[in-house]
Amino acid sequence: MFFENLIKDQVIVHFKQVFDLQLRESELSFLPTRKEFEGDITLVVFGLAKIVRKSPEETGQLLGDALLTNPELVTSYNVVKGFLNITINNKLIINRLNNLFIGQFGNVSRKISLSDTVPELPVLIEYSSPNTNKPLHLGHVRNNLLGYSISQILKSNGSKVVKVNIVNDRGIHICKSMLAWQKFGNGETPKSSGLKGDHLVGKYYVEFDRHLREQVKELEAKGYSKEEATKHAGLMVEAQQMLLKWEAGDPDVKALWQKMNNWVYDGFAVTYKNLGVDFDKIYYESETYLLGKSIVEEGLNKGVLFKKEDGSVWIDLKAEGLDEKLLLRSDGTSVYMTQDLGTAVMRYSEFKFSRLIYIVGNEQDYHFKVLFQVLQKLGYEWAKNLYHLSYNMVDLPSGKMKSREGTVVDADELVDEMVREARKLTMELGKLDDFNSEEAIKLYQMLGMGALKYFILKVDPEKRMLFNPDESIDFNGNTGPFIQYTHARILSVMRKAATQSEMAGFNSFELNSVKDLQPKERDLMKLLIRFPEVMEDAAQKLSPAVIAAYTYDLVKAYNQFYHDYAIVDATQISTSLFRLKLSSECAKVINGALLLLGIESPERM
RNA sequence: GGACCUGUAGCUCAACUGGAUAGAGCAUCUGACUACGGAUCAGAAGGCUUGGGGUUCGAAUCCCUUCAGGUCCA
Repeated sequence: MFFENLIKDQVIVHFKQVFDLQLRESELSFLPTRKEFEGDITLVVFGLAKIVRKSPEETGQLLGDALLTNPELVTSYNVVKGFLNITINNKLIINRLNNLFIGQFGNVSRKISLSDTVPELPVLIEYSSPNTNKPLHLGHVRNNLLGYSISQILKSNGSKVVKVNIVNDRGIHICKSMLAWQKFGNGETPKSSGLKGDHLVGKYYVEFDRHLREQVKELEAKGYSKEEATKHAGLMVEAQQMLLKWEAGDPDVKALWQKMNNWVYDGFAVTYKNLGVDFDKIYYESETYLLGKSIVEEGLNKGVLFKKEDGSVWIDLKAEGLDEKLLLRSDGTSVYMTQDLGTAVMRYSEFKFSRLIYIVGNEQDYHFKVLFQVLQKLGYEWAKNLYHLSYNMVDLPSGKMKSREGTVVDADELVDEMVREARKLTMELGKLDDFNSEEAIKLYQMLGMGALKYFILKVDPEKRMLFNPDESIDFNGNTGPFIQYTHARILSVMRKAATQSEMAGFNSFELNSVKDLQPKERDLMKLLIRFPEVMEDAAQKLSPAVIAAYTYDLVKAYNQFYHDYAIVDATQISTSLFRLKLSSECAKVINGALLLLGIESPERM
């Protein structure tokens, strides 16, 4: 909180003078002052009152009076119940803002791209993690946006970030789409069908299921139970055989697998580009799935793991409040947990990361709890640096945009819909003359994506959320486009001002010359000052939502300020330099904040 | 059956991790435009924070319990 440290020291000093008692920092609790009250920062004095055995009001008064002996820091105070509201000297706020002007703000965007100069150990962020048998869906969208935004936030706070993706490119589900394509595909390719590669493969995954259901139905008619029928259906048997061939390295199967996976990767590349996300390193499960067995072996030797009669390997986590967990099947094949153990160990030896953050849905909460426990028990002390960032599902208002299957919302369709919607709305508002120019198309892209990203990121990841495309793309309210609009308007004001001759001296202008601050100016400045702390806060909590909330507050404060003060014409400009300066810094901060969310800000719209 | 997550205005979300009268937006209603980007601004209305108990100066937040939704484990 702004000036918390300065105030803290003073409170401790004065507390000793007044009450002759030594206070520890941890005994002080500060809040930003609520806007209904006068002041900048509030000290909660209930606890202190208890220590000195006086009423909260009296304690507050005594401390407040003592602080007033330091007028360079504190100009006034008031006490309400047990709350001591302190008003900071304007000069300090102005100084702080001036420092930020020349320091941090101008570099917000540049700082983000300069992470490679940081010497520390890297933070690994694993996100996206798709399967190669179907296209990305709405769930992946939340995952990707969270992963990318958190990477940006950590980078801007000076961490070296390595974005990694692990692609699930092997297993029975992959064989299913391969088999279906072989049987029913007639050699169809992305080129011949005009389908995006991942969608083409996804189509055959669905196709497999359809044919399988038919076969199962036939077998059920012959008296098989559903389970048995599924097990013995011809297609299922063939898929199993294909998997065995794949694992044995059969050249034909491998070639087909290569070909179809490449189609999918081409498709994913397009989706990732649209979402604006990228990776520093991509892992493939086909290359990592055998890792981990030796780690299990090691665990057995150490006596951390145990073997059941059938030969399967388990860990007992009952003492930790969990259950027994399977780590290796009786036939010696690995399960997900086995390979995740292997991948984690491999990554540590590769990167010596200071943290590894997994961005994975909350249906795997249990899985990660176990994974971390197992690594801990195996004696890897870096296991404490692993973190599972869990997020909940995204729902849609019923009906809309659902595919034929009724449940899956395709990421590409969603992106298209958002961009179309942005175009439609912009046209209705009639702001652009040329709706099809390259610039306009780029703008629709930015607005549609801005709407989508902001709407998803502003919600606490833990919470199940409802994504409403119409609401998200509103140009008013707490939405991406509204923030983008405000930013563009500031730039427009600046451009206009730049054409005026009085602009000379703007760049060297300092706020010190301004004596009195209007309330709205002060509000805005306080918000601007907070930005670095908000970034830190967001990095600590790994929460883009913190950035979103702050940005919206800032935009609102700016709009109120703008409405009253932002008069920029030739006659008034000499008195408006201060306001222009504030506007300009606002634009920088908003732009910086949007970058942290992975959102682009159009220069005009 | 056991474990975990969620429940806040009609709707979508906040609430700085225990602080003041629980805040925004959308929707609804009332007001404000001849120059500035009105894609705006000002205001009203809307709440027993699922229900019940506890902890204390103080609870949406912590503990117990009830109900509802969701997920995981075999």
